[in-house]
Amino acid sequence: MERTKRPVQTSVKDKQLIEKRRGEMIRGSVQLFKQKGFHRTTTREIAKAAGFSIGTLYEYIRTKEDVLYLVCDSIYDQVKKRLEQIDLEQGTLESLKLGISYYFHVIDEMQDEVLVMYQEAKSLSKDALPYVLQKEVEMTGMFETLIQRCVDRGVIEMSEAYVHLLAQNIFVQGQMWGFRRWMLQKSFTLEEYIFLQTDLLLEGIKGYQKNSALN
Amino acid sequence: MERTKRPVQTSVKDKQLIEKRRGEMIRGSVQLFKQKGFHRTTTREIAKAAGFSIGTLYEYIRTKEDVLYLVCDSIYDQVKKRLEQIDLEQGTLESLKLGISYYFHVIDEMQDEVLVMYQEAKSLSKDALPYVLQKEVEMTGMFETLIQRCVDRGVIEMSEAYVHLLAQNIFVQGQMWGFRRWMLQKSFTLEEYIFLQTDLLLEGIKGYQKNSALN
Amino acid sequence: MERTKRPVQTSVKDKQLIEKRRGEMIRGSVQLFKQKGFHRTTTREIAKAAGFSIGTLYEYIRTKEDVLYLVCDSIYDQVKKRLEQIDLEQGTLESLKLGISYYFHVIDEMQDEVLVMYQEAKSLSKDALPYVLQKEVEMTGMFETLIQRCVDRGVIEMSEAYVHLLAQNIFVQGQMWGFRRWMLQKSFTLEEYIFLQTDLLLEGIKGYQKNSALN
Amino acid sequence: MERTKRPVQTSVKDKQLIEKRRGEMIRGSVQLFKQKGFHRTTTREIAKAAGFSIGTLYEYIRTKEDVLYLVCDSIYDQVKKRLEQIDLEQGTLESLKLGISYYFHVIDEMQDEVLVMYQEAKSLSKDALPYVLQKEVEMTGMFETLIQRCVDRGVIEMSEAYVHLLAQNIFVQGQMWGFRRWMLQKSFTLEEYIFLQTDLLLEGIKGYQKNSALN
DNA sequence: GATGAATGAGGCTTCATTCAT
DNA sequence: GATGAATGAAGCCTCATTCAT
Repeated sequence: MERTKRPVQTSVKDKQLIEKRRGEMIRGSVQLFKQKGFHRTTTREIAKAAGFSIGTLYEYIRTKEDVLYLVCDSIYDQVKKRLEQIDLEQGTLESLKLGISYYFHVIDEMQDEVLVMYQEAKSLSKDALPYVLQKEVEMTGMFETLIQRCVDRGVIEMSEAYVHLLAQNIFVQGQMWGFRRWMLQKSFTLEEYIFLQTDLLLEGIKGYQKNSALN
Repeated sequence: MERTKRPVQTSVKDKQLIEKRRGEMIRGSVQLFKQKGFHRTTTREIAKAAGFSIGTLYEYIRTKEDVLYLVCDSIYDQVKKRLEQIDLEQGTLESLKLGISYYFHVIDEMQDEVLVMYQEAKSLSKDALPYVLQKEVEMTGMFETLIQRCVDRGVIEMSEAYVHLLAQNIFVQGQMWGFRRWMLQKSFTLEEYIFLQTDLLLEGIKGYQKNSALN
Repeated sequence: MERTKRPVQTSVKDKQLIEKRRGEMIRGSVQLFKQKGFHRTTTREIAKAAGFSIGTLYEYIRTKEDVLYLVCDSIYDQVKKRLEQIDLEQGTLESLKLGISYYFHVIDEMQDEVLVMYQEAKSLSKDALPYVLQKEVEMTGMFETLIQRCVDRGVIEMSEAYVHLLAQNIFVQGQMWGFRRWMLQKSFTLEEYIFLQTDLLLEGIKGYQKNSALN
Repeated sequence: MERTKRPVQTSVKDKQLIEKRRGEMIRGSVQLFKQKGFHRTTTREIAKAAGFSIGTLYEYIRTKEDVLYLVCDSIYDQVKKRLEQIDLEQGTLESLKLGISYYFHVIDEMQDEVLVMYQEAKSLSKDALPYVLQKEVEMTGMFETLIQRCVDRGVIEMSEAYVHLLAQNIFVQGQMWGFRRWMLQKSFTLEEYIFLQTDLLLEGIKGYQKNSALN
């Protein structure tokens, strides 16, 4: 599952060094991409922000696009790693609520990164895109599991299609907080947003459940 | 309200000609932006796709970014114009459902355009961005009105904050259909998607309403 | 026969202008290549020597290698055009001598160009090389005809293989005068060189002829 | 005579090691230069082909051009060493024929090396070029001796100028076999080529000799 | 002596924009 | 109004060379 890494060519051999340098590179790039977007950022700026020369930059990547891939991949990884803290298996409404709340907090904390990822990922080549989309599938899969366990334990009753769609809705509503901040964050605090969205989500679930109980 | 047009400088005087040429330009550009994105599309390609020379292109715009603005603006206008078909004022659940359904259909038909708009609008300069964001505000405003009328007529009971959030949710779920098509359109037909989302939305509303009725 | 031109992409449409600009380009490039070789010459230098900007240069070619191809092709053409002055059909020893002498004079006059051609042609891509080699085939073909006519008219008697080889020898001895000038031109004047080489060549022919007459 | 070596700076002291490493370097480089030419070959590739690191490469040379010099020098040496097998002093037509034949065989066996040498030597700096040209002088000198001895012994009669030119012709006809292989080796086997060229050469000589005998 | 990571000058090419016709 | 040739700043990337380990 975690095997999905697209290799990025290096001429440096020391694995640890690669990890370190790429970390520096990614950190710098996120800041730049946030400010000016991928296309308006030059490789020279990336190198400078990373703290090394243009030559060194190219020891660790092959093309500028590799940087974008590395950045997106890294952000996905960070988000995913944090989401792995969620206890997906408990199968209670409480754990579902907690999971959603935790996810929204993560998005809030990583707002800049998430924004970059969603605005720039589409610039990835046909070659690299599948790798990051795969990560999205995995993440929405987590929400599906989270909900499905509630179904499994009889806490809620819901068809697979609804579970799938709900997971997507949760996922997108998280992102929404990040990329529509200019609109949402004027109206709501994070906690308000979480409270309201969770409420709507769960009422939707409960309503659905009641209806189907009638049949 | 409709006054929100940012003027784009021209050296041509004939208003009708301007309209015609810009139409050709926008049509061609949408295709190109869809395929390669704004940054990877050259002004030469735009001119060619529009059917005139690079020199002529620059008679109708001042910078490449003007094209992007014109494209985004035009798409927003088309979407908005179509949404204006919706009867916002009726204030029945049925009209709310119809409105949502109609919106989702519009998005589905204009998928490519919507995609372009959302992927490229962020490349607009600080100068032009407000003009298109304003359009978004207006559109979500329409959904707010649509819901609010139901509240006004007593069909549903809901605080302003919820109305605001619901409007945003509807708006984003529409877009979702377009920009997450690679995931959603594998699992659902448009009608299924509309049915399920509407159901969840309205159950959320009803659940909410019931709860607050208890207070 | 003369159809063997590899097209070089242009974004300029005016055929005459292309011809003119490419002429300027080639003239400047020959000077540069002569001095520093193709690889050590920069595109900026080429543009400057041609008398226009780097941008303009790239309106008339697609890659730096195109310049090399154009240069080689042009030189071959010039040499060939001059060789076409030779009366190939007469079939007398005198005309053979005249032809050789004329060829050596052409080489002498175009020494720099010929040098460039022979030193740099090998840098042409697999794509372009055949086009210039074809020209060589055509040129040696001319010498073959020149000799063959003498055979046809009974002036000399010689098998095809010898005719072929002789043509090659003449061709290479011409080039020799250009690319071994550091050695030859210290020992001989052009006229001396022509006289001696022609003498050796014809004696070889006569000797050959006599021998075979004995059989 | 053999003193003509241009020193190439080293930071390594051990003479034997230098010899060994340079051997590895030259062997690898010939392959690379043959395939891609000197300019398109990188120092990294050279180091890799030689079997050591880029750092080590630079312990044995000072600049990339040193490699080219070393390669050319080495090839010339090999060719010359083999030519030294020829008995120059015998002064018979038979020995002349044998010498020519032997030389052509050497060229044939070392085709790749010879090609590299002739195509890349021109990239040597003004500094290094004389050293390799000197080698050429020495080699043509060998052919001069070979012929001159025949003159000395009265086997043939010929002025110095002719001897000089003949030597050059032989030398160039050898090279011709290598660098015009695309044309010659389609028409002739090596033995045919040797036979025909020798024949033409000797008939030229005999013809010349007869003529002058008449005077 | 050997290694290979780091450097940055400099090369090739693109492309938004202008302007003479 | 339309055209398209001209411009050159600026971008991406390579690679010979150095130097700390």
